[in-house]
Amino acid sequence: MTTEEQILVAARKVFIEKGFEGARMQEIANEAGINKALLHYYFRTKEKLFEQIFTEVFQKIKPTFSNVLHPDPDFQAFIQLFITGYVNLLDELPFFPRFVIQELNRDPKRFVALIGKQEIPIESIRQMIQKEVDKKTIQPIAAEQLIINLIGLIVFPYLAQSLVKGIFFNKDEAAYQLFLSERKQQLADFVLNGIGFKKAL
Amino acid sequence: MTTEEQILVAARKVFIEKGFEGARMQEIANEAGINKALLHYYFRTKEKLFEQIFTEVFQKIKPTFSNVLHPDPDFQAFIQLFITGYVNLLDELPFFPRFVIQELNRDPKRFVALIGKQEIPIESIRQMIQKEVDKKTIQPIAAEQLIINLIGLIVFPYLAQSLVKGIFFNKDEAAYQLFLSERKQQLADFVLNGIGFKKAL
DNA sequence: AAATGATTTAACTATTTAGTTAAACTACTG
DNA sequence: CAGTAGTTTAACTAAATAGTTAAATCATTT
Repeated sequence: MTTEEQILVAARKVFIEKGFEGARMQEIANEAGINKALLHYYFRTKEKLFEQIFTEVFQKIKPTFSNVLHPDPDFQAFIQLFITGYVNLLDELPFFPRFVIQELNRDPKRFVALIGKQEIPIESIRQMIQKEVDKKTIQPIAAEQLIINLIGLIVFPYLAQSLVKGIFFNKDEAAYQLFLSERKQQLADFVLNGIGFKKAL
Repeated sequence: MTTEEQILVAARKVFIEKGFEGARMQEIANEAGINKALLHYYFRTKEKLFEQIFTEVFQKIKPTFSNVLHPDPDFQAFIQLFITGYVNLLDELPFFPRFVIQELNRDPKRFVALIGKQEIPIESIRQMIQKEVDKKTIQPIAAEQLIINLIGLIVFPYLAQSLVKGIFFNKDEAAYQLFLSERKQQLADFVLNGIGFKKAL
């Protein structure tokens, strides 16, 4: 691993744990096993380093997102793929939701401006839902509500990770992981039932 | 409103917006319409002031929480009351979820230790669920999964408030509020359907 | 009017932290 | 061997910020 990569890994870890404000350049340097001078030699400022982490993380999640939000003529498949796609991403980047909420909070305008560009194909999702409603395979629901339901259900255990782990599972990591994998299997059914999905005859 | 109250209101606002690290004593003083010297005259340190806000907020939500988590022989009523109770609380303290996640993130151990004392009556909730499963009025689900589903669904739109508002509703506050109130009406049905709830015959 | 507590002003200290600099050192490369 | 990029060391600057202090002012009460 090159020094630059070491720095990026370390920075990602620290920025995610502490947020931009709470992160210390010294701590990032320590975490990367180098000194502060070298850290500034590679990334001139904290801002620049953060910027890089930020765009890197979003580059990484972008394909999953557009993939997962892509309407599917098979509604059941859409829900299932949305959930598995998103959950698999979080297996790899479990810190992602926390990172988003933290940065969203710190500077909402900047964040929304940045993310707002990744358009959500809300209109085609609405049409997909409408088709199902017409076929009477689901009950009517606003596309926004459905998306928020999905994301909330998927993302919340990661946001509240330490709380869930601490309160429900007495800090037992294995038990928490089991909880997550059970969730992965149950969520699609929960959501499909939630909107009264019945396969067309 | 006394000066002390003005300070507390201001501090709450700033701490919630910026987190402990991001909050500035000067900003709190400005927000309260006083100067920094007087701020320190009332609350000696930033820590002490924060501590006060923190415990105040949790005193406020405590009764709702124990109320809402209290199992009910009528399962449907339990779900409905959980949701309405929690949502009504959030009407008043919409910042609460953000505050929790932020502080949880900053110092997980301290936070879990503090909150962990408010025991969740997980065993009696499990029994309540089991009774329904035996009656075949719902499908089996782990108590933890149900609680996380509920809280995730309720809380997420508040956590991602600016994102939801910005992306879905083009920053239109009224549209966002409408979205929230629609949610309030739909959530219980969504959850009850989600676990296949059917009234006993 | 005198006293007292609340508040302001403004200057100050101490500490933390981002960022800089220069000199020395290491390891590889031509 | 000389040069070069990467790295360390250590001391430094500049800025931000929590917290202090003393003197002056204002408002209320006795």
